[in-house]
Amino acid sequence: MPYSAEHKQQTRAKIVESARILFNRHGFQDVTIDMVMENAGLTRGGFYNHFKTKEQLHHAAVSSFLHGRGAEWRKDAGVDPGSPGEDMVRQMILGYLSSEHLGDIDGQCPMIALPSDIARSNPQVQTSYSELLQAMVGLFENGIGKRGREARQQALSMAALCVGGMVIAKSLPDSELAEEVRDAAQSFALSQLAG
Amino acid sequence: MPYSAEHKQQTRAKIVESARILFNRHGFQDVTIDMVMENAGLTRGGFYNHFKTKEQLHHAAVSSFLHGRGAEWRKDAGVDPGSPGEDMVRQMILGYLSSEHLGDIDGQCPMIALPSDIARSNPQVQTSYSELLQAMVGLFENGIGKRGREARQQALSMAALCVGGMVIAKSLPDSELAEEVRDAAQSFALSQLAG
DNA sequence: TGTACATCAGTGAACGCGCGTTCACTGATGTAC
DNA sequence: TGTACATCAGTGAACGCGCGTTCACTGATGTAC
Repeated sequence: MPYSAEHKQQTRAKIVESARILFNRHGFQDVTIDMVMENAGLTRGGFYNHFKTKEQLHHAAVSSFLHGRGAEWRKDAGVDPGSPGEDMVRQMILGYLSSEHLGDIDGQCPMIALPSDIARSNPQVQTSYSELLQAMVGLFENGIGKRGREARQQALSMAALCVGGMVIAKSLPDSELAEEVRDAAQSFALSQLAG
Repeated sequence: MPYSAEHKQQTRAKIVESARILFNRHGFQDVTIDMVMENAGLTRGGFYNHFKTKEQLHHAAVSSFLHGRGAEWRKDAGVDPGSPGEDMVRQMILGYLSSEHLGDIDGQCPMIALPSDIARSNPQVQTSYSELLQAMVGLFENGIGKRGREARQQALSMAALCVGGMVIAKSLPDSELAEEVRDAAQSFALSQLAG
């Protein structure tokens, strides 16, 4: 048993993280296997020891965000799912719709960085997207000072506001307008909490 | 002067419309010049009599929506910019966040169909996106029963809600959840008007 | 403890296909006479 | 009114490059003795 199983897993993780970042930067299609492997400190051919296809890597990369970079992100933003309440929701909105998150291409949430790539991808990738969204909605739903159907609706709308504000801001060539959209969405979302 | 100038322009328009639809269906990168030309009833080579590059076609396609398919869409939805007021905003929200719009791949707003394609495209394409957004925000801003800074903020947030709700819904593999998101965003947006 | 061996992660050259773009041409059209 | 001509929109074959994937190989590592 040459090379420990752990060694292989670590290499795989390096490839996935390299891919996640590059996909965020350039989109799924513009990133080549070469780029991913070189960025991970490896060479082209080895890729297929870890993945069957490029699509499978897409899945792994999106999927890795929730418990990887995303968890880190939540920690930095001061989002603690253990203590439900409006403060957590406030932290989430402040962080997600922040200027920093907008500028942090490499660390950005895939829902913002890769919306149409994912919409046109296979069901596996979309399932990862789905999990990401549901995690976000779940946090909102628990933290909002309401229960039942109303809380659910507001939580889903907050998610739409967060993702929408950022997706729009990312596509605007005029950074002043982009900031205006982001800021408006943020203020509006926060204003819905105070009540 | 063989062929009237009008003839050439009509051909060009056919190419652009063919491209707009195909981009909506498959995304910018997965659509080939061959597909566009064949779909327009022409052959590959002629493309370069009308456009310098594929990117230029992308610009033309996105740009065409606002006064083309988009104008038609607004008419169908009963949105009349001539008569400002909350009714117009209501129509806009009802139409944009409708189940029909979500299912109408070919006629969909590019802000929903091509978010990351546009975010990674050139400034020309992004400018078209910007105009589209500003048209939408303008309608909201005028129609909302408020003025000044507050109206502006709400209008931008409504746009984020509309685009976000639809972008998310499009990427979900579970159409039940997709409809739930779309519906929640719609109800929420509408509930902000009644006041 | 040291050595031969088997395994398989990693290498890098090569393959094959697809697509954006170019180019020499063709033939439909409007104009000049 | 009819005919020769010039223009240029449209054709389709060909080019060239890039990238996903395959494949024969190499060499680092853990194990058996």
